[in-house]
Amino acid sequence: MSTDRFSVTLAALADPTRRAILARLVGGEASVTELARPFEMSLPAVSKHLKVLERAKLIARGRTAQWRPCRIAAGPLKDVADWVEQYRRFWEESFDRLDDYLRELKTLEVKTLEVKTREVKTRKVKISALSTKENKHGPQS
Amino acid sequence: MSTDRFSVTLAALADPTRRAILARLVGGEASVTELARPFEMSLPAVSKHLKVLERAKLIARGRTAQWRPCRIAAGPLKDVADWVEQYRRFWEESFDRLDDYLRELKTLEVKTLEVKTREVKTRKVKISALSTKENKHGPQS
DNA sequence: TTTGTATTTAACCTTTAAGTTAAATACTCC
DNA sequence: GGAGTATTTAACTTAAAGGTTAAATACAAA
Repeated sequence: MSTDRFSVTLAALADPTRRAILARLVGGEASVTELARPFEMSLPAVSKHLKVLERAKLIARGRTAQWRPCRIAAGPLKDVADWVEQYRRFWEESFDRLDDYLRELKTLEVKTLEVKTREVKTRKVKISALSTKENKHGPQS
Repeated sequence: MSTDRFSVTLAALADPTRRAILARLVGGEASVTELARPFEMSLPAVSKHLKVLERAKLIARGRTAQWRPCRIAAGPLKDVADWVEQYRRFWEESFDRLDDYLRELKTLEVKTLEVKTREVKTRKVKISALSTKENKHGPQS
């Protein structure tokens, strides 16, 4: 596995057990035993998964008596969001020659629209920031 | 490595060579030899990386004489964007104890607000869909 | 200080990732 | 069909991921 920060982040996420653990932590702190319960694997195996997440700084850990509670620490997920965002146009548009041309045109339109929508977009941001618990479907997969 | 679709996607991305190849393909189709040029590794090594990307459906390949041109096929990147989006609030808020308390309060407020803001939220979605090209910086890393 | 509970570490196994070099394939063109 | 170019496959190596069980560690409480 590559050792650069971003590769470490993605490699940590490239495992369904670890993603399930992150999803569980959305509901709040949990102990190793609690986190392990849904899985069929041994406790040491889960402990290793937690170490991978911890090294990727996707979780942080506390200490209370013999418990080492985990909580989500999603900083690196922002890197993922920022990185993938750069490719948005590749999944939002089809990519043959005609579309290349249409894409150029659209770009101009959007730049014009941006000015008009600034006010609405600002309001959007505030609402997003408030509605932190509105998510019906919690993170999954 | 896990074999579920999403894990395969993330594992393919968890390598700087493969991300560099994707970034290169933003500039358009390229042959294996062209893609290999920037790297110090052998051609078969690059060929293997391409196979990983292909299996993850992050690239598609053509055939012209002895060339097997690659082009980006970013469909799975949308899955990444959608998945990570679920965690946005975790990097947009700080997460110490006080915030835990404030978040609880906000949750109540938001539930009330949701009714009133339904109209505005719908409009928000439309605007997001329009502003796909507002991205200044091209892909990197 | 012993006991009980939570968690990690050690030692090991099996599979796979990622690279190598050398040989095979797939084409084009003469 | 032989030569030249692009790419893949084969065979091999090394290192690491992800799991196991058994033992060690850390702490609370009796």
